[in-house]
Amino acid sequence: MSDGLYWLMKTEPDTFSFDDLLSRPQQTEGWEGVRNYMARNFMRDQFKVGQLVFFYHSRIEEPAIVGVAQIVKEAYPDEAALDLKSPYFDAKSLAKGESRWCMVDVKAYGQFERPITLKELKSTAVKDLQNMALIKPGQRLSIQPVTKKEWDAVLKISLLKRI
DNA sequence: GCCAACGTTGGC
DNA sequence: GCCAACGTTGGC
Repeated sequence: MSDGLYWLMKTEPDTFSFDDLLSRPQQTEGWEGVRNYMARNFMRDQFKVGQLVFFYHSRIEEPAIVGVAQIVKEAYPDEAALDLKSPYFDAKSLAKGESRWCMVDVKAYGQFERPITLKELKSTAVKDLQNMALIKPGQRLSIQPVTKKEWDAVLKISLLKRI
């Protein structure tokens, strides 16, 4: 399906927003808390340094792609799973003595001149975006592959300003 | 805040 | 290893 070059990652901006990423040292942050096997497997098996990722805000009034991040560190164990105080604590990982989840580091790469809303992506769906996972009902996967065609189509909607 | 979709859990 | 119950996601 995917050419494995581009991705989309969802986040709730209340938890971690693109602005949060911009405020981090080196504008880089570890993407912890992924607790879904399919999403984990994408990260573990297919994420490579240098790949670009759409940064998508969900669970807000206007869900939207707001920017682009770049993978700067490939998958490593997400130790938050072993931390009782973490919201991402996972009893099964603790029982096993090692985290069954992994994370990657991402760095801010670019911000769109304006957010590209889900509504807009759906309305442009007549063309290259009609098969994009994001716009399909019931699609909840927090990490999704994006094809080059889809990537290029999204980049035409709003100007990506390099950071 | 509702609720449909769908992933995970656990009894059998 | 089936599948009902349960929990979470995320658009609306």
